[in-house]
Formats: sequence, structure tokens, C-alpha cells
Amino acid sequence: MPHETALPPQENRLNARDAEPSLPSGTQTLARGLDIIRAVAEGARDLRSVAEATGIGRSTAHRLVQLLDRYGYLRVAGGRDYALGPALIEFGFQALHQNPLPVVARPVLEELAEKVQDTVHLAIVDGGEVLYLDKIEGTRGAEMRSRIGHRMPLTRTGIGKALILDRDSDWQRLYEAERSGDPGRVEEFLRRMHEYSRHGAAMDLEENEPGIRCVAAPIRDAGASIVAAVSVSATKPFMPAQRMRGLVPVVQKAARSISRSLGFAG
Amino acid sequence: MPHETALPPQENRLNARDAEPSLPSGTQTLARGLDIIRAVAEGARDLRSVAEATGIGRSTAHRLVQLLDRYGYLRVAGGRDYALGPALIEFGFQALHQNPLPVVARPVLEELAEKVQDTVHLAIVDGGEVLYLDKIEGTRGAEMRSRIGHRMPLTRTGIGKALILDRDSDWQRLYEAERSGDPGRVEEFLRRMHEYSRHGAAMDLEENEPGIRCVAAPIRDAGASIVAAVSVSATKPFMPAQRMRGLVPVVQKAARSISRSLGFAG
DNA sequence: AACTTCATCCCAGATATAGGGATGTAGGCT
DNA sequence: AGCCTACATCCCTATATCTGGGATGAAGTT
Repeated sequence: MPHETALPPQENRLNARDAEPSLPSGTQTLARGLDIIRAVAEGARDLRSVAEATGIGRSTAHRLVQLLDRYGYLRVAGGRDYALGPALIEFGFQALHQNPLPVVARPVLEELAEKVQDTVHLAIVDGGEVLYLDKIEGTRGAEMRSRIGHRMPLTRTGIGKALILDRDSDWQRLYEAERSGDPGRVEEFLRRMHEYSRHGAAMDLEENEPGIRCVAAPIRDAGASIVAAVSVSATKPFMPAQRMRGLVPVVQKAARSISRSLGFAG
Repeated sequence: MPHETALPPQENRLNARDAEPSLPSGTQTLARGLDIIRAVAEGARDLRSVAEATGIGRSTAHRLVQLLDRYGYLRVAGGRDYALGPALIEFGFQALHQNPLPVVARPVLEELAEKVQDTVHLAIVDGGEVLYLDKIEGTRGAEMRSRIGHRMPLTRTGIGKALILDRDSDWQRLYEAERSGDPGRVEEFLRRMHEYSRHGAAMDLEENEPGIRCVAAPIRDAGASIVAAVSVSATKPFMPAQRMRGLVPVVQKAARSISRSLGFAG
């Protein structure tokens, strides 16, 4: 049996907002503790905001926060200034390197970055979003806000589109979910996705970050499923349409190289 | 009031092994969930080993694992092959960058690495251990097993010794705790620590990794407390005693530069 | 200096949880 | 190939755990 080569897609991520309807099943305390971690990650800096963000009573929240601090998941200095703790650093890096994908991809990404001199990303789908697993900064000083561990919408980024290239039945639903206020352009999105799918590479024309353009290609595992994607991004002046076309085979080659390391027999 | 510039030391890290005596206080479920994460981090790959490692019943462990999977803290593929999940990647990197230390230290570390051409580390004390927060690989191809998020003993690494340079009352206790089978050399350790303390820099002579030597200096915050340390490491052939002495002021200069960014007025 | 706000602690009732046992399944052994 | 073992998964109730209101003390604010 082929080994699982990458993290499978995961649409049912839960958090404080929607945990209740789906599972009343028996683990409220753990769920609340994890909700608190997320609340702190999202900016809660003291007990009051944690309690508000999670809907947990002050007293209970305090008790959970205490434990999270003692375990190193949270750092609480004198009851204020909550922050994510060092245990998360430890486990986060371990989680990243436990996965074979970033490890086998790294040298290929480095080679690609060397060749194109632009910012290179590696990402997977997680929880219905793009999750960046690696990033190599471009040498042109073009600052991008992305970072390892950051999340982005699937339909608004080149790398996200590459990740859903095979899921044509989901395209419309994802588009509408992520841009609920912009229904008129569904058709154009679908048309482009079909074209990207035909070519086996996706592009992003400043849709997510103004001024940033990107070319992306999917990475496949032994079962030919898309499990990740690579992308090359740069500011518009460095990314005229012609260069984007020229980058397609370059990015695809890198993607294929990683795919083969994962057992893909393309 | 000066802002907390780095993660404070934390000796009371708990896990499955010693959670019970200290706090019977009301959060068993959350504690058990976190114990499960640690068990998986330490190698548990299925329900049975998780249950054994944590002392939780199979049934209960299963329920908690399910929730951890749904929240993305664990990845469970078909009931087997447990792995740490993407939520940990997300929060881990966020935890790292939430802390001002790695951010202000980065450019200094890069400059140092450029100058010495060896592996450069940034670390803090956490849970009575060294926790690496950043690493820049040397260009001499000397592979070191260390990685961001890894932990090491305080008394067996140069960077660890730099971190406890001020805590002379703890030296003996830490040494004995970490090398319980080697009591004869306490004296020598203490003598060296006093010398390192006098010079304001510590060294490591292949104590932790055979063939690896290292020079380290402490980083101080606004209150002059040691909150982190920098080190330069290389294989023995690249690290003769003379070079080590020469590196002391170089590493100290980098450390002082970071300290000043943290508000230290040395 | 008095007030307000907040983290922290305590306690008893309410409830979520624990874990034994049953079930179905997948892989291993003969 | 077929039986068997070991395991993940699910169900259920007694009970240990957790919840949240309220009290306390400290700190910051007006």
C-alpha cells in the first residue's frame, strides 16, 4: 500500500463559531481549550477578550488558560499579555518536518528560486484554505506578507487555484463562499479555471495582493491526487504576461520533480 | 513599564508523567488532550500507543483523538498513522513571530553567519531546556542535527551554558539533573562556568554532539536578565582553541546588538 | 483618595465525561 | 484461502469532573 505522502484535504475544521451544532459529543473541555488557543492566536490578549471570543465564562476560561500556560501552549505574563507559547513552536516545527512533503520539496524549491530570483511558495490545502508550508524570499526585495503557517483563500491565489485544479465540481461553491459579494464574475472564474486545468498550471493576476502576480503548478502523489502546489510570485513590473507564460513550464518542471519524489508516475 | 521582551523561564512544564501530583484542579480533559498531542509528538502512531503512553483508556483516548483531528492538531488517516496536524504548523510559526526576539535578532544573526561562515543559533530557556528559535546553516556543509523547535540540555551545550550564565546558584542542580551518572566532574563544570561567567561567554567542547564545538554569548533584556543566547558552531577541524577565543568578541558583539534592540542599556 | 476593572480563587450543583463492553473490520497467521 | 487475532470505533450509565456565580484582593484610572 502506498504510504500517505501528504496531508489529506480537510474541510471540517471547527472552532468556537461552529463547534456546537455538529458535535455535542463528549469533549467540551478540550474543545474549549483549543478554542482559547485559537482566540489568542487571533489577537485576544487578556482574559476578558478570551472569554468574549470563545463564549466561555470568565472563571472557566481562567482555569483553562492556567493549564495552557503550564503546558507551554500559552504564555501568560502576570495575568496580561497572553501570547502563544513555546510548546507550539516545538510541535509546529515537528509537524512540518514530520511530513515528507516539505523535506523532499526543499531542494527543488531552492533550485527554482535560484533560477527565477522571485519568491517561491509551497502550500497545501487545509481546512478549505491554502496553508503555506515553505517560502523562499525573492531577491528583488519585493516584500510579500505571506509566511509559513499563514492561510489564504483558495480561489484568490494562484497557488490556491493550482491546489483545486482537479476539483471542478467544487469551483463554483468555493468561489461563491470566498467572494460572497461578487457574484457577477463566477462565469469568468470558471472559464479561467477550465483553461488553467487544461494547461496544468494556474495564475493569479493581483487578485489577492494588489501588485503581486503569480504562476503556480500542482504537485501530485502516487495516486495522482493533487496534494500540494508550488508557485512563483513577483510584483507586476517583474511579471509581464509574457514572462508568466514563460514561467509555466519552469514551475511545472519543479512541481513534477517533487511529484515524482512522492511516488507520482507521470 | 518595560514591555516583556522575551519568553520568561518556565520550569514547571507538565506532561503525563507528573501532572497528577501538582494539580488535581479541574481540567483533566484538556490536560489529557494535550498529553495526547505530546505522545504523538514523541512517536505514538496509533491509538494503542497513545493510550499506553498517556495512561488514558482506549475509549476516552479515541474520543479525544477524534476531536484533535477535527481541530487540525492531529492528523489521523484511517485510524492509523497519527501525525501532528497543520493547526500546529499555523500556530507554531505564529508563536515564533509573535515574540519580538526572533524578529529583531534575525538580521544580526544573518550578519554574524555571513562573517563566520558557520552555523549560527538563537535559543531561549523553556521548561528547563534549551529551545532553539532560529538557525542559520553554515556554509561548510557541516550538518548539525539541531533545528528550530528542538530542545537540548542546558548544561551540555554552549548556548545552554550561556543561557544560565547568571544562575550560579542553579549550576550544580542543573548539572546533576542532566548528567545523573557522572558526578565526578561537577567540580570541573562549576569551575568552567565561573570562568565563562567572568568572561561573559560560554563554550562547548564536543560535550553534546561529538565533533561539534561552539561559542555562545547571552542576550539580555531591559532588566539585564538573560533572555536568550546566540552561538556559533562548527566541526572540530574548523574550531581550534585559538579560533574559539577569537570568536568570543564576535559572538558577544552580535549578542550585545540584539540586547540593545531589546532595551538593554549595557 | 475613592472608584472601577480585572485577574484570581472557592464551592456546590449540574453535567459532561470515563471506560467497560459490544461491534465490525482489516490484517496476520496457519 | 480461511480462520483468528487485534484493533478502531461506537454505545451507555454511574460518577467524577467541570461549570459559573460570587467573593477577594490588587492595580490602574479619574
